[in-house]
Amino acid sequence: MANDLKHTLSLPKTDFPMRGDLPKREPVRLASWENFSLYATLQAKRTAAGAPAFVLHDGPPFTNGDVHIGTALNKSLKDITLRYKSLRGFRTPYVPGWDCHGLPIEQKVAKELQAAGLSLPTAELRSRCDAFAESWIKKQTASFKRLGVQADWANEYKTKAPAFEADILRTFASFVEQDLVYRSKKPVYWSIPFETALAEAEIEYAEHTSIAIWVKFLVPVTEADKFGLPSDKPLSIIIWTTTPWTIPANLAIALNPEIEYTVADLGIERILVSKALLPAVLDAAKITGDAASAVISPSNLTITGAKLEGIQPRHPFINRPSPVVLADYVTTDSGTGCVHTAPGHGAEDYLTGLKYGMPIYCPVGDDGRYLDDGQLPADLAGITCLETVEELATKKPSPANLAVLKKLATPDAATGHVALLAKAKYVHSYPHCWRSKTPIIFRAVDQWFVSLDPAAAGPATPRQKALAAIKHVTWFPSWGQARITGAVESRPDWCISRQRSWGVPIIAFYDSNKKAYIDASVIRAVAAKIAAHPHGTNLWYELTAAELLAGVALPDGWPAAIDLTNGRDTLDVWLDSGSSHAAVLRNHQGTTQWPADLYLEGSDQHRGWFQSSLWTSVIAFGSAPYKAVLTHGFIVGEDGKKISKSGSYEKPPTSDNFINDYGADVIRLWLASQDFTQDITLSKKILDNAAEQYRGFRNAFRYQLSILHDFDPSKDALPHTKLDVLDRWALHQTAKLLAEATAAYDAYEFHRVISLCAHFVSTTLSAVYNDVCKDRLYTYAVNHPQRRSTQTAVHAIHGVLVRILAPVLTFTADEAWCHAHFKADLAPVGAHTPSIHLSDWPVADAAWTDPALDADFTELLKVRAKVNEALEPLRQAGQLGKSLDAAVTLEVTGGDPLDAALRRHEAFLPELFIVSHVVLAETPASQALVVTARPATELGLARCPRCWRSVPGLLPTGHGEVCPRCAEAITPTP
RNA sequence: GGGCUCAUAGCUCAGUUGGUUAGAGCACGCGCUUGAUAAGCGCGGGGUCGAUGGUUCAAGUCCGUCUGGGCCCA
Repeated sequence: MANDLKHTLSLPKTDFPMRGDLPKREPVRLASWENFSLYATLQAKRTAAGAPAFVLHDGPPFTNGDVHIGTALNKSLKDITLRYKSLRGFRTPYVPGWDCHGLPIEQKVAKELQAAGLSLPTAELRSRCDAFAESWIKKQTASFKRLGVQADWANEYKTKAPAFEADILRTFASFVEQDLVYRSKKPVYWSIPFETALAEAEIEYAEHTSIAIWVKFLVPVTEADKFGLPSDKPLSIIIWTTTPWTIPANLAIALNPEIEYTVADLGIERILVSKALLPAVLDAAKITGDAASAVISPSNLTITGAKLEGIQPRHPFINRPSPVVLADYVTTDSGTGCVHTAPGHGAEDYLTGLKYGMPIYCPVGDDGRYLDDGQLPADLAGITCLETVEELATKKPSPANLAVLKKLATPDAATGHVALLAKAKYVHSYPHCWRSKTPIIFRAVDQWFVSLDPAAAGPATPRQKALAAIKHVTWFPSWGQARITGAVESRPDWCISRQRSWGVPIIAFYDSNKKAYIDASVIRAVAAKIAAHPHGTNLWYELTAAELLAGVALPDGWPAAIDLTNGRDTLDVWLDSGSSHAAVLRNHQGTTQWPADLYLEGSDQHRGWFQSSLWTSVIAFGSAPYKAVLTHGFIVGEDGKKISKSGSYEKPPTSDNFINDYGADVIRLWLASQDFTQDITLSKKILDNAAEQYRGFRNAFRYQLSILHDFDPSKDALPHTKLDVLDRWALHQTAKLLAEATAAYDAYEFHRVISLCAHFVSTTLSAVYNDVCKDRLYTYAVNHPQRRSTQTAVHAIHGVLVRILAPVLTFTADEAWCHAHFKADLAPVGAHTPSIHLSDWPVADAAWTDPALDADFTELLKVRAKVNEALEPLRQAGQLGKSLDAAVTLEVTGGDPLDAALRRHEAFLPELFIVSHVVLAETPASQALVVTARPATELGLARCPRCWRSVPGLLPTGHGEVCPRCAEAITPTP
């Protein structure tokens, strides 16, 4: 009987599965999209409509490994942005890019070759790097596609493509043209056995036994007098170093301006060191006991470093001064507080050297031997700084160290003065070459620089232009502007040369005297040859200068091509990716255009790609290559700390691993629901939470689809004026959601979109609207106007909600779309709009917005909450199950807005509260609303077995006794 | 050490120009339902708003200091 009645109801029905089973089913949808060329179809549709373009220019990921979850974050945000813009009606060409050159790849390949015992010519090493990069491009492409990234994969850009390489060179040529490129020395890590520069990554730190020395730099009497220092005995400033071989290159002594220095009397001479370090220095010099306490007097002089700037002590064995300079990095942690400074042999020394206009002096050749440069003592020339593996094993110092020690320890022929105050063994961690295992040396070599503040610049220097351009860009979040401004203001001239093989060669030629020749028109001519040849820049390594320059007009003053050789330096890879706007956007690759509407990368790119792109664009084209820049934070672990590469996770944190566990839509939902301007926390709990939220959205779609199973909008929809009050309220809420979600999307606040939708689904729909509507949807006759009213609203609400979420839940929204439009999991062949991603952003009918109605509902829902509260004790006491079994009395006072709202909607109240009976009783006293509830049976009402409402009387029908409303519903209409 | 930045319930987020007992969703606990059922509904517990000083009649909100994190430099 009951079962019989159940068949007379219109219960929800759908094939849309409750569980997503995403890891399995998403790939099927992906294949379907590829089958009907979703990307191309979408672009064609927008182009045909004359849509304005929104160009997001892709920052190229590095092609040396699996897609990390952080990269997935970046690509997801790009995809969400583009899918939103596309739904909004923009044409959204998206050309994905790949950053192919660079040290990590070269190093990986070199290690493989070394393991295999191979040593290949540069051109062949480069071919292997090319193949290596290509293999990762294939793998990463598959991962990105699986993530749901929609892109013009056929038109992707690769920085290693010949045409792209040529554009990098043209960017470089524009620097040369504007006379910004100059040559200067800069210290690099240098491997003596391999005669090559090393990168940080090619350094291995190992324990090393060095010789620490304390060296006297004599202060001439005139200098001592000038600075108010005692001059009646010889006075020396004492430096400390663990690399004696760099003493010949000493050009200065650095003091901290704020540290206090003192002069100590050693009897026949005096020394000047940091006050704090004096005991340690005396200890090293083995001045102990009475002698040590005596030395402090008589001078006991204290002076800050700042006051000693400019004093000119003498180099211990070369006839030149070694002036005192100031530097903040000088500390009293070790040494003497007076730092031996050789600008050609240290990074900090180099910067100090630049600041004080010193030469970047490096009297050591490629082979690690002292040069005979006319400045060094002649007997040092030819001595090597190298410590061989054998010498390391026996802890024997290098020949250069021994030679310098000997010089320092030898008394001056005339005065008998000995420069060496003390020496000691010093064991510490020191960088070694990863291949030869020998200690590296820091050594200045010739580099190419781009001047950012050329004196001869016309109206504005590159730096001024860059700073001006920054102001015309919109930065999300806004502090991005301060950050890049700071980075641009403070960066030194751009060193663009690298002593590497896997990169774009610097088109410079050298004569037999190593004189460099560089020229913009020559670079452009060579670039043209490179662009036209399938080997690209490999030509540089395959052909001689004469072959490369055949047919190229050489500038005046150049030697004949036959007398030139190709340079071996490559360009900084930041120039590669920094030229992408020129290579891709300016060439309209994939129908893009310059400048980009948006760059979207991690916040580290303020000093990386955003900046390199800005410099190249400002120099070559006069303005920024982007109209707006959006940055996101980084993924951190559960403890809020940086996620380590090896990590404590069971699996490596790759995009694929997470997608295989959760599905792309869950991962996308997780990423979208976080405020990405900050760090994004990754933990199993958070992902599980996202999966739970996903189920919420999925179920909302499913329920909507299930109650629309017998609804054909073209036939069954009602005009807005005929809609039920509850449905109109739901549409008002939907209009509000749409407006707020749109604003959030426009501000790139995706987490707000998700939060709004989650609240809408759980609170507006599930807890109120859907619950209330069940009665009419299930029990009314199929064509009952009120049922059709609700279906009309649900249909509209679904259309809005599913499209708001489509940019994030790419797969699931499309799945819902197919079920809504084709009652199938996938679109049939030839369908008009086979994917939600080909549809348009929803529009709320102006009539949906009804503030007066909303105000009423705000009151009614407050009462509803009170009714639920009143029902709860009955339920806990076992007197009540479902709320429909209850009758409710509301005692209200006349006159207030709440009362008015209740009276206006009196007939609707039982339905809204999902109870069987509501009595509005007026109380004279002015007091808060009182709600009392009791079982409907106490009022003598009878429960209808079909709709479960309790009513005054039941009617007999062919299905037994039911309430009058149900009787009507199940009676066939004549 | 410097630049930029962050810190609100177990988790993700709201908290408008400082103004009543700091909110939501999820998770959790207790019930209900079995006509959305690996679903749905109701009720409930849970925060000294990182710490600490200050400005103010009033501070999660403004200012200083500290602690802990992130990115980039050194």
